[in-house]
Amino acid sequence: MNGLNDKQGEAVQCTEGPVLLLAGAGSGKTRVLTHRIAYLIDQGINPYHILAITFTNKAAGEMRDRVDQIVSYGAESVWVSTFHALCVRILRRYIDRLEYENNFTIYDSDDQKAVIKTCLKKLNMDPKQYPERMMMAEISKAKERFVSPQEYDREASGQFRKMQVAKVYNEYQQRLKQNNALDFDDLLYKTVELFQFHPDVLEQYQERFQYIMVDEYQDTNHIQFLLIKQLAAKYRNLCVVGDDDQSIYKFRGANIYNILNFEEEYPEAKVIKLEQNYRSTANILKAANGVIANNEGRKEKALWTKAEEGDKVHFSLYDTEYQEAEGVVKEISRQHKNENRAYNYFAILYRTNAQSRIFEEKLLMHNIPYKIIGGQNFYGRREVKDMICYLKVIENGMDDMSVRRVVNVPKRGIGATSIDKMQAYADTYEMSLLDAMFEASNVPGLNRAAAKVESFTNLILDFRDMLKEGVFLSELYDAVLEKTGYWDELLAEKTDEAEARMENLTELKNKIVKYEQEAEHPDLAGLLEEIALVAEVDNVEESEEKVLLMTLHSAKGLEFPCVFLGGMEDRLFPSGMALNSDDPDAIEEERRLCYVGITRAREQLYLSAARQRMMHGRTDYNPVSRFVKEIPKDVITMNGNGSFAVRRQEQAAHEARESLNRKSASVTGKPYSFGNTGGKPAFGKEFKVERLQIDYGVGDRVRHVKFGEGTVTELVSGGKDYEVTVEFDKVGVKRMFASFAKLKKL
DNA sequence: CACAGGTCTCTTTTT
DNA sequence: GAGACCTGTG
Repeated sequence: MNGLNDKQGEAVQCTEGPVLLLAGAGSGKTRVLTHRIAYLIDQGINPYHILAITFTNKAAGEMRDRVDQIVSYGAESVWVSTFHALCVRILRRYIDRLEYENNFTIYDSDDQKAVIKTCLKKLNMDPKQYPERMMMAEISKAKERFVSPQEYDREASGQFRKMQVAKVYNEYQQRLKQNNALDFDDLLYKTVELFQFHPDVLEQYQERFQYIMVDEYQDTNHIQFLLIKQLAAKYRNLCVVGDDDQSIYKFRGANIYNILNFEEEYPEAKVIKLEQNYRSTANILKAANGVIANNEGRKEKALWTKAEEGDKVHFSLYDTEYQEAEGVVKEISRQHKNENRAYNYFAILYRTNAQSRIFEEKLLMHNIPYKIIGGQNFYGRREVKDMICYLKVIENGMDDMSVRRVVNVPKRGIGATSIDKMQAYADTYEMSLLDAMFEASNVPGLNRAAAKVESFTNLILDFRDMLKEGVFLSELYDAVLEKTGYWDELLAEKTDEAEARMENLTELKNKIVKYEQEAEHPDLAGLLEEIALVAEVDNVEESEEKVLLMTLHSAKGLEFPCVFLGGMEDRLFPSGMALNSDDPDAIEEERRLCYVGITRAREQLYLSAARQRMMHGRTDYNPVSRFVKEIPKDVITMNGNGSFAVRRQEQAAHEARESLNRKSASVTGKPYSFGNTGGKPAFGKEFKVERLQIDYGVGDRVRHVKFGEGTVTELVSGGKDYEVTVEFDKVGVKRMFASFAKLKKL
């Protein structure tokens, strides 16, 4: 049916009862899942009863689009989402049953760390002895096992260190609750808890989700397993899709036994294997199979393809990481010029985010457009975080953590001493820090600071009023930037760094506007949610002609015609941690990661390594990765001294010159400036400013990607952009910015 | 109270 | 190489 192979067809039609779909890399599992959804609807199942859980928002979006394409009616009521987004949606509705407020805030790992820090302080524990990182990891692991602070304490009995962790875990959880905040793990934990203690709520969702599909099942952890188990318990129509060879999130608690033992949990399960690869050339697949064959304890499967051999896999060993990056960028440039490859034909993958910098530097020098995914998270940047915390405070006044962060940013003369006094007051009267600030004049010992505090609280009140009056979120954001003086302060600085920060703030505004355009019911909570849950990889537009750079982990689920895999050295990949570990599975997980990397490539695969590399401020000399040696000799070409292509001398001369340039460039510090390339580092900024041109006017018929067709009713020029009002046939009147709406004239 | 400059440590992957 | 923390100065 529909061009599916036998196995795929079987998987599609096997709709009742539990199904385990073992789908090798590139075997068309997304295709199967979407067709399965279509088939279910075709069989008369109400789309409202279908739930599909994916690993990333991007995967969710893609599935949504594909389902929309093949299903004529009702596709939109299929619930396609990530685990976390699903939980947020459930909790927004019912978390009051667990005595949280429904407008809870989601804490990211920075916030978590700050909370842990205060906990340690309160408990008089030495952060040197109990590092925050370790505490976070322990607490996270406990939550992944669905172990409460009390249970953890019981488990710990007698073990001093664990008992200390238990204390912190307990304190941490109380603080989160006080702040009306949930961390990432809580989203799952609290949902499972909700279902456990409120069977009526669970039943409602069991009735709703009569058909459940879970993608990337090999990367689910125990609590996700529990959640699925709860939801599927009544109808048992559960289809999980995964590949044990692609399990790469053990560090995050992923439990490979979820997939290996699926048949024990669901004895009536039907198991279907998809082993035909439709993605890669035969040589690439051979390389991948050769590597993964070195792992023990995997479900036996043999990925095969009808595709032709294709090019051999290239491997090049360079002297330094700079030469490596230069070699990679040169090859991209050569193919772009000589073979007419668009830049989005290529992806550069690596084990650690730190490796991206040198590639970025070289791409800038060659004026090649690129986009880096992840790394120093955009939302983790100081200025961006500051603005988001303002928004969080506006939304949830119980969020002390965010209040503390912004109360003196920009400087208002409210220092640590004043905050401590107000905190003490808040503790005494059992109120939030912000509420204490509203009563600043009553707080003993504040004196002159009280007036300053009042000016801060007045700002927050003003912002809340604006929100009540129904302003656009982007307008609120502008107001925050302006009224807090944040923007003016940066403006006055007139440094490159301040300018870079302002650009990031503008970028944040763009994201807010975009959210407002695309969300069905945009509101502040929804915006903050999206910021917390949507990873950068989710926003990758295939159509953008840019070289993509990302970690191997981020690349999971994606594919590219040509993949460069850098840093193929022992201690980097596999990581030093894995090599030192006494757990033999650590290396196997790295190997699976390598397998994932190789299988991202459709046509060409370039591996590279450097003899010498600066790591953590030190020059390391590491041997070529063992994984390279595991690739069958007949599918790989080895090149001992740099340069994938031919012109070696020419390149060496060039590199000598550039190494000089680099020295002068690197001392200038963060905001690189390489002449007039027009490129900017980080976050994949646009390389050209697009002139906004619109070819429609009032009265014209237009089409929007999401809202469908409609008529333009108003067009207001606002600076560089236009504000367009469109009356859509299906979704009614929407106001939007022309630059984001991308309306097509009909 | 704010800021600059020094010293220290820990290096992986992320929803 | 980056971030956290401390200390001295204005």
